[in-house]
Amino acid sequence: MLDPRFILENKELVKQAQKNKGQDDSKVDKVCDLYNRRREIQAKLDQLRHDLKKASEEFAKLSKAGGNIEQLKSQNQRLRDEIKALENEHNNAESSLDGELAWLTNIPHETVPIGKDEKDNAVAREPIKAKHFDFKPKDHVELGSSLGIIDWDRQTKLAGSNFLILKGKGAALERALINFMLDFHTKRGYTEFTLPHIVQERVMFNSCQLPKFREDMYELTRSDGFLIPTAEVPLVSIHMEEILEHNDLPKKYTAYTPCFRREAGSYGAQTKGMIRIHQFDKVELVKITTPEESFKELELIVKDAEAILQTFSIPYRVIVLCTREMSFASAKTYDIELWAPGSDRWLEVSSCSNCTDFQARRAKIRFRDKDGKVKFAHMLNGSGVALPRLFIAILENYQTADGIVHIPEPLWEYTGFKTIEPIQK
RNA sequence: GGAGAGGUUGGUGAGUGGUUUAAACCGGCGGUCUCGAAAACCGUUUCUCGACGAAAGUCGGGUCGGGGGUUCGAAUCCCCCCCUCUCCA
Repeated sequence: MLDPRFILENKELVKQAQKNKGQDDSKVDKVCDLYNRRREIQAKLDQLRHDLKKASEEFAKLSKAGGNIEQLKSQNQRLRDEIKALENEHNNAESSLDGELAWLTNIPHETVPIGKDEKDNAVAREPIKAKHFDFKPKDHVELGSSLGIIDWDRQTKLAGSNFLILKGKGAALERALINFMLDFHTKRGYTEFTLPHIVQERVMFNSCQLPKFREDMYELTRSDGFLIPTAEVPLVSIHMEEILEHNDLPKKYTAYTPCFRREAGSYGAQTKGMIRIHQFDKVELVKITTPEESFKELELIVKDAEAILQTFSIPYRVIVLCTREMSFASAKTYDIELWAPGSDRWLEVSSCSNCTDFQARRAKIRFRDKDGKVKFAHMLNGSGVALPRLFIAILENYQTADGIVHIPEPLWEYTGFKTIEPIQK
């Protein structure tokens, strides 16, 4: 959520930001009108309430002194009715204002390239280059079958299309990766959480999945709530409605959760495989920090996610997303893409965003600065990292010509095995 | 699911319709004293919206779990909802 006062004072800048992020900029004028209207009503309302307050005190004195209270009473009744009518108007103006504000996207940082699609993204760096294979590397679909670790045939029986069943060493590898990453991040100063996988509507709103992306969420029908599309959602709202102390910042949180996404409208894009599925595992990183530190912390959170790929020597690159590719709440986003040689494509495994005060304003997460002033905190999130694609990268990058996949050494103590061999036919 | 008790400011906790301000204590912050500290004493300390102001600030409104209602006037009375605790199934 943007600050309406800021919008009023920077109308053109906010409009340009909406356009750059591919949003409707006509809402900016609406917000300004509603905000002005609300303030106007409030000025009147404050005055009337003040009058009634004074008159009621007068009433108490007069009544005690045994004076004639009838005239004052009816005068106060009129005042009260007027106040109630005005309160109604005020509430209407305010909820319209909030309604419109919820559809305005965050303002991109000045270092973000302005652009329409992924062609306008910028490659920031490519620290680990793809290695050369002496044979034609298989993709993960083929490897999953030949190694007997992914059950492509039975998955639709349980939940329909685009779900995943891992088995044997595949399931164990998934579990090992989760544990490895959680240990990895907690050693680097993150605090681990386990979290509800169902959250209330307000929590979805805080991290900005709502109102815009309701269609992408699994919404419960027998109770209120949504399945989380990422651990970011509950992590962002942990400190909802709290005022933190500046010397407790930054807060660095990590959590593993499954992520549930309907992926509405993306059917057919990629049916076979585990690149886009409705439920996947992810280890997430969230930071709460100050406005002064947040862009520095963004660079650090990217480094934390990158460190995972470096540990496994997986080829990857870091991308700066252009304005329209960024998520709704983000002011600046880096994507990390790893190279999958068998699939012959880059795959996004992490998206690291500085959401500045955009989510904090919705969730009312604030902090007290050195001078005792209460300010909105800055929130960051990043995947550290998403599992199916890391799983793919390990299979495809660590395969040998004889069809064996070698487990990267740092994982050995987590998997308890060093290779996955093809099943006998 | 049922019965009861609760939810007040950073914490504890008083406050059953009206004295201009929601006590008091603890904690925090600032000060006096001190070489320094402790103790003591004095002051200060919810959050928020608006007006004016460059700012510090000044003035006004709201805020006692949330939302409605009654009343000239509500932390206090009534209704709905949420949450916590105890007991029962």
